[in-house]
Amino acid sequence: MVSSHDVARLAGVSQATVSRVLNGSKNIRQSTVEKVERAIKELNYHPNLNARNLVKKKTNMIALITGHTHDPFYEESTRGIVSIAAKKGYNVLVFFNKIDNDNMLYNQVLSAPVDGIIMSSILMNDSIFPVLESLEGKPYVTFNRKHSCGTNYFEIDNVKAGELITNHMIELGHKNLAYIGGPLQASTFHGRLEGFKKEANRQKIAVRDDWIKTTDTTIESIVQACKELFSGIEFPTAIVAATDAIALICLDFLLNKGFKIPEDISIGAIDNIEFSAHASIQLTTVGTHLSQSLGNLAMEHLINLIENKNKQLNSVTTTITPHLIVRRSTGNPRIK
Amino acid sequence: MVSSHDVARLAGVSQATVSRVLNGSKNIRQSTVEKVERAIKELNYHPNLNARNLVKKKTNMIALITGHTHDPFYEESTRGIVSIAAKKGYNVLVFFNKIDNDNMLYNQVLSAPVDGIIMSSILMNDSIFPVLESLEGKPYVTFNRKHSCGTNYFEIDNVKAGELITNHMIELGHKNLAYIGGPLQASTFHGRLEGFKKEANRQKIAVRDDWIKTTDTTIESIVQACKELFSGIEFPTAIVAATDAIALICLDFLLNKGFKIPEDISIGAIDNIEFSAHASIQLTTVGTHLSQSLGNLAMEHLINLIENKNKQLNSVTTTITPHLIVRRSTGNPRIK
DNA sequence: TTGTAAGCGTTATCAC
DNA sequence: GTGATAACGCTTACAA
Repeated sequence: MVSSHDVARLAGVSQATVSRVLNGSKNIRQSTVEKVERAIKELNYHPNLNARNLVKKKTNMIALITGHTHDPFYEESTRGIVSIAAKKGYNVLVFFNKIDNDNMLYNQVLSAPVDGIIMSSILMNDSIFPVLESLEGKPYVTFNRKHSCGTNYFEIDNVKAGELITNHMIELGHKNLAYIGGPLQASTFHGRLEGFKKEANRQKIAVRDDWIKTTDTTIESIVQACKELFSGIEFPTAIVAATDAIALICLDFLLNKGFKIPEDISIGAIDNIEFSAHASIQLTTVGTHLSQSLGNLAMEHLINLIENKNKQLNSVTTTITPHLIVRRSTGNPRIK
Repeated sequence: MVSSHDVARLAGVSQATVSRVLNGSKNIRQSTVEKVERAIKELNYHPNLNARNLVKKKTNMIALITGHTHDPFYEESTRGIVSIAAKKGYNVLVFFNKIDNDNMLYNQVLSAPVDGIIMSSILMNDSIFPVLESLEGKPYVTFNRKHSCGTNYFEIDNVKAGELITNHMIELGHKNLAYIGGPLQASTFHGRLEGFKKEANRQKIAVRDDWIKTTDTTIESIVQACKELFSGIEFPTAIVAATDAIALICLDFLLNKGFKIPEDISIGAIDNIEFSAHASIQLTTVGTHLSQSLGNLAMEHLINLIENKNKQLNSVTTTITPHLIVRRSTGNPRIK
C-alpha cells in the first residue's frame, strides 16, 4: 500500500509537505505542488482515510439505522439521506435493524467510526437511547418513529393521520372497518392505531376486536392477517392499513383473491410513498405537504448538529400535521 | 471521548491488557477480565475503530457503488448486499453514481477506508477500472453491468434476455415493436438492445428507427420517450423495455393516457424485480432461475476475495442464462 | 516555504 | 499473565 512517505520520497520532499499539498494549504511553492501531484499520480496514491480520521477525530461518515428497504418508505428515506449526505460531503454506513432491540447491532453502530447517527425504525423503549444520550459528542437524530424519552425527532402527527384515513372511510359510508398495523412499541403504529380507534369511537362505529390486527410487518404476517380477516362469513368493507407498504401487500392479497378494489373493498393507508401514486395502484393515503421528506429534514438537522455544535439545536422536536390524499383505492361500500 | 487508557486506569491495569480483553485473547486471568469489563461498562467505553483499523489494515467495511435505489432493481440488490454483509460481519458504505463517469465520486471511493468494492452501475469504459486494477490488495467485483476490460463480474446474458422478450412479443403476433432502453455504454443496455434487434431481424420484423429510444433512465426522459412514441398517427402495439423499472414508468404513462394493458398495448421488460409480480402490475419479464440475486452472488464472491486472498478466484466471470416469465402485461395485438 | 517531530487510539511483539 | 513499547499513516504545531 503506497503511503504519503512513498510520495514524499519520489517527489523529493518531506512527508509533511505531501500532506500540505493534499490538504490544499497555502504557503507552498507552486513548483513543489506540481512535483508532489506528479508523484501522487505516478504512484496512484490515495490517502488512508483511517489515519486521517484518527487524527482529525472526524470521519465524515454517518450511520443510518433503518428498517429493511423492502418497505418503500425506508427505501425512499434512505435514498434521500444518502443523497443529501453526499451533497454535504458525508458518506453513509447503512444498518438494517430488526423489529426488536438488537444489542449486537447497536454496539456495532456505537463504535462505528461515524460523526453522527440517524435512525428511523427504533422502538419507544429502545435500549440504544440511554447510551446515545450519554455519548457526548456523537449527535443523533430520529425520524419517522421516536423514542419515549428522546428529543431530536422528526415525525408526523400519527394520531391525526390515523384519524384522517379512518374518517375518510366512515364518511364514505363504511361501517365494517378493519385495521392492520405493526408493533405497538413503535411510536408510529402506536399513534396510528390510537387515531383509528379514536375516530371510530367519535363516530360511534363499533370495531370488532378481531378486526384489529397487529403484525410484525413481515409479508407473511400481513398475509396471515388478511387471511384471518377474509376467512369468516362477515368481511370488513374497508381496511385501514397503518402504512402504504402494508396496504400494498393487502392489495396483492385481495386482488389475487378476486376482490375488486374499491368496489368490493376499500383500502387506505398512511405514508404516501411514491409508488402509491402509480396509475396501477392509486392508493388513498395520508401524507405531508412538505417538499422534503422527514428523513431529509432529519439528515440536514444531523449535519447541523455535527458541524455547528450548536447546543441550542440539541433538542429539536418536529411533528408535522398530515393531510388526506384521496385516490382510487377507496369508495362507497356496496349497498346490501 | 473515553479511550482504552481511561479504562485501563480505572481498572488498574495496563492499556495493553484492556486491548487483550477486548480482543478476547486467552492467557488472561478471569478476575482481571472482570475488572476490565466492569470499567468498560462504567465508562461506557466503545473502542475507536479508526485506530483499530489503522493498525489492522482491515476495516470490515465495503463500498457499494450503485444506481439510485429509485430503480427497484438497485434497491433489491442493495438490500441483499447490506444483509449479506451484515451476516458476514461487514458494513457497507453506499455510494450512488450518476449515468456518466464521476471522477469525484470514484476518488472518494478509492480512498474510502474499505476492504473491497462492489459495483453495479458502471459503464463499459468507466475510468475507475484501470485504477482499480492497479490497486493491489483492494478486491473489487461487478454485477449487473460489466466493464469492457474487467473480470470479476456477475451478469445475465443480456443479448439472450433481449431476444427472449422480443421473441415473446413476435410470437404473440406483434409486428409494430418499440424499444425503450438506456445508455449504450452500459453493458446491460448494450446487450439488451442487441438482442432486441437480432431477434426482430431473425424474424424479419422491421423496426422503425424512431421507435428505438435511448433514454438516460430518468423518469423525465422515459416519459419523453413515451410521448414521442404515442404522439404520431401510428403507434407501436408492443413495447420492449430494457428494464422493469423503465416498464413501470411506461405503464404509468400509458394507463394515465387511457390505454388498456395488454389489450391496447403489450409491455414486457427484463429484470424481474419483486414488484413486477404484484397483482396490480403483473409484468411479463425476463429473469433468472437463481435462488440468489446477482448482487448477492457478487457480494459473497467479494467477501471470499477479501478473506481468502485466493489468487485463483481473482478472475471469476459469471454469465447467467435468463428465461421468460409470462404474466399479464402482454397479449395478442388487437386485430385491425 | 519547508522539514522535524509529537501525537491520534489502537494492536502486537517483546520482555518480565 | 501482564506491562512496556514500537508501529499504523496521517495532521499539525513548532523550528528553521
